[in-house]
Amino acid sequence: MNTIIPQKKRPGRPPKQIGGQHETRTALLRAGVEVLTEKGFTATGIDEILRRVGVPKGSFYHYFNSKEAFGADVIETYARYFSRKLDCYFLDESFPALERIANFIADARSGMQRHGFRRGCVIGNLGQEMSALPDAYREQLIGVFGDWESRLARCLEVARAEGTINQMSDCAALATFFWIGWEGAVLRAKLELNAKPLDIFSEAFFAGLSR
Amino acid sequence: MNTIIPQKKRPGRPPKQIGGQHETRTALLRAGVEVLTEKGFTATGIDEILRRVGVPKGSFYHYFNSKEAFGADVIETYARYFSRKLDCYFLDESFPALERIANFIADARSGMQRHGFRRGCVIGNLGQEMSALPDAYREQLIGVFGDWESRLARCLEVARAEGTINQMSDCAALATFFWIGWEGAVLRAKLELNAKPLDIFSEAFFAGLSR
DNA sequence: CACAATACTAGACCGATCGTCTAATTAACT
DNA sequence: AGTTAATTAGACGATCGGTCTAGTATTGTG
Repeated sequence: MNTIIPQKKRPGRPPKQIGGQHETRTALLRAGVEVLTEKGFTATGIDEILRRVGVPKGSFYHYFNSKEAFGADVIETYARYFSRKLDCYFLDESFPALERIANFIADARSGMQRHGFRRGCVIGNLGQEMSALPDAYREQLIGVFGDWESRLARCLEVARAEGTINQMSDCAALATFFWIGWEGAVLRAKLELNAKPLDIFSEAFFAGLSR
Repeated sequence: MNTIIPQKKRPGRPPKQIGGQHETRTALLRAGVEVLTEKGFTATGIDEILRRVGVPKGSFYHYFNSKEAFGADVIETYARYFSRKLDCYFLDESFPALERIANFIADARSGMQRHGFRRGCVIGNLGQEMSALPDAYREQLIGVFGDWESRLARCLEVARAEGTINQMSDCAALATFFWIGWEGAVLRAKLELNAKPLDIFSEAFFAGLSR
């Protein structure tokens, strides 16, 4: 698909660059996000990521102390990427709040479709694997969900203010519910290789809002 | 916890027993269900299961052709166990249909609690890992979800007949929605090590039914 | 009651993977 | 010019997962 820069790197200290430093490190993290999105942490070997980026092991352990440290960085990278995406949708004032959410869902849906439903969500994947993962990841993952939750909750509060959802709604609880169900839907879509689970869940979610 | 019979087995053909044949095989499958419920397929090594049961590797490959074949059997074992459990609740005529569902949820909830929220659902775990798993599992897992879905749908139809849910409800769709969200809730409960995700989801699900 | 067939255990073996470590290479700094 | 910093190169050992061959005890048969 995209990816893969099998370009051999010369050894030795690289010339000082003004802008893009740490290209290799960035490339490793990017590849890490892609692979962990697809296969999770345990099933992924360092070598696979290395091969993808065209980098030998020496470089990897120059930039990261261990696979565990690498994983933590991948989580952070993904979380940053994702919360930017959420803001991009949830704060877009050119749409009413509920449509912003629908737009996010549509984007995520088409993203999964574009990758043949092989890629899911790094956070969901690692959450599922948690019992076989470094325990330090737990708080990190919980934190990411918390972040997503509060961003969505704020958007739902806007919807409540706009009067498009029930005035009595507990936006925080609704947001929690959304991400719980969404992860389930992503998992199921990956399993069945189609978008129906996403559609069924989001339809039910929106139906619940107007109640 | 429970488990572990480190009792050394003597080699050679065992004396003919009348009742419990294939004890070892059964023990391996039982251990497999336990471990896969907790850690999934990829993160689990054969050795771990072997150690748990107190059986050497040779025995394993006597009973199963490969880890893949073993996994398929574990899925089947778990599916059988689970659909019996579902029937036990969903067909219990001493309760109205909606309460039967609530009873199932309560049981699953307390089961997770009893195991410190370390154990989730074999089918959900393997579904998440699917991209790193033998492709043959896909249809098997989809089939299991289909089975659960139809059992729940039937129960919801009883509820509709009883008038406790909206007459216009699409019971099949509701059942699909339930299992999507339920798996998400289990995953989240495992991550956060508490029952809140289960409660939030089930509350929202029941709220949606009366709409 | 010999002796083959059967049922199962024992653990050696190979390959893969993880993480480390030394050497090599090149640019920057002084 | 010489030293230090940054990075690549990839061999290496330890560990572990999965497979397979050999061995041992019991059953069944003529």
